[in-house]
Amino acid sequence: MDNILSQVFDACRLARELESNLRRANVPTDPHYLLGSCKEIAGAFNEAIHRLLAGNLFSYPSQMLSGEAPGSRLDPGAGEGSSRGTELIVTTGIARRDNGTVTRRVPALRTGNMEMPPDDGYTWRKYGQKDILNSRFPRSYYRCTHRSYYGCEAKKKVQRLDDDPNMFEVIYCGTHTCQTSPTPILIPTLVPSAIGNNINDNDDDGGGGHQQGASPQSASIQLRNWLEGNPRNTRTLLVPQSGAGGSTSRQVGQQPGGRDMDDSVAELADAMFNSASSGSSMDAIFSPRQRSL
DNA sequence: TGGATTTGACCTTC
DNA sequence: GAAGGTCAAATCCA
Repeated sequence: MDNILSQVFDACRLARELESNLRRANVPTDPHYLLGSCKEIAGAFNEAIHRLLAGNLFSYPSQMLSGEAPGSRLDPGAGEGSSRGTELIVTTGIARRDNGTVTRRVPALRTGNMEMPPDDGYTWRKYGQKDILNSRFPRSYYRCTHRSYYGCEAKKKVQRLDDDPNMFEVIYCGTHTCQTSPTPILIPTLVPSAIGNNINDNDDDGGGGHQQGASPQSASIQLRNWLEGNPRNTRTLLVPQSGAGGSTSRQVGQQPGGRDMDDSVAELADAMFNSASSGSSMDAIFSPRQRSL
């Protein structure tokens, strides 16, 4: 365990060094510098994650999983927590089913008098709400905001649990193809050869990964995925802190192991890619010509 | 004014 | 026919 902590501390140190350098007067804005530094930091965190996973440190209380048959596949990311800012978001259960849906239970996020499911890092648009038989609370239906741009078919259903109103059950359906195109646009230097092979590896099911063909893709999203070490599975979702909550969340990739980055790195990524999150910002991301492709 | 949400109606499946 | 899922017009909001 000491070895793992040492690895984590080392990654944190690298992040602080980068942050320190960026705050100096002679800010090195060169993308290659940022790329190299971020890659080093992400690699350090990845190493820590791999060691943690190798140590089989995770367990899953069965009562936290919904509808999961014994012996079925579980995601190692379950039970992870993340701390960004002052708020700790803890996801308590995830279950993957063979039909491509992922069911996850997350605690309600309190913002004022409202309670809502925490931001899961994707940008969703609500398209329906339905009262469900024998359920006290209605079910809300969301689809990926980027559907119109990428044909992303990812959807989710959110419903508050009858027996525990403080918990939401979130059922994810489909794959976020808006994150998996291999064609970077904004940052030409961030082609896979520049940032490693991970950028193409986040389509693990072969189902909808590259079905968009040459559809446009935000390089910032891809770099963000890579920065946050999401090499294999875009459907393994951390639930990061939600600022204002709601469905207008920011795009944050996630690692299969389920983790949060050092705040310094996350903030750096936020600063670099904050405009990539919503449809309304797409004009800033894609030129009209690019968008028409 | 454009994007997101709400909500009643419609469609699909069992 | 009932229930879940989706559509789309109306409405809200920044």
